Amino acid sequence: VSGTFADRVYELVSRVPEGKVTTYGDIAKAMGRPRAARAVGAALRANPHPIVVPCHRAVMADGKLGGYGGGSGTPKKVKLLRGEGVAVKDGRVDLSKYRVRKL
DNA sequence: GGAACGGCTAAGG
DNA sequence: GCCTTAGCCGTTC
Repeated sequence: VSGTFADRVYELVSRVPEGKVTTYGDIAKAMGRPRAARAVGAALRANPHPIVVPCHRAVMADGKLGGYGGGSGTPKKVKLLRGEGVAVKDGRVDLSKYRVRKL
């Protein structure tokens, strides 16, 4: 309701249930832009609300956390996910177990 | 208005 | 399992 694509991303990501994660491609797909996974990343990268928008719940299509604040923040992402109940393994999570099936 | 960048994805080696 | 190449999209300078 905002207007920009990024805003929509924040909305969906903030809607992700706790203890679960989603992929960039899924978010993009959920908004009608399955090819805009990158755009989603670009949006989250500019994430003006790092707390309202649990960008740490956004992982790669393979379950890899991807990045987070540049790289040094990635470990923090793992910590956050673990704190929510998501078992992160080597910077990766079991999408088949934590990936949100539907937003 | 145009160019460059980025937290991607899929496929191949 | 990891790295490379090619394609797509939106934001930002």
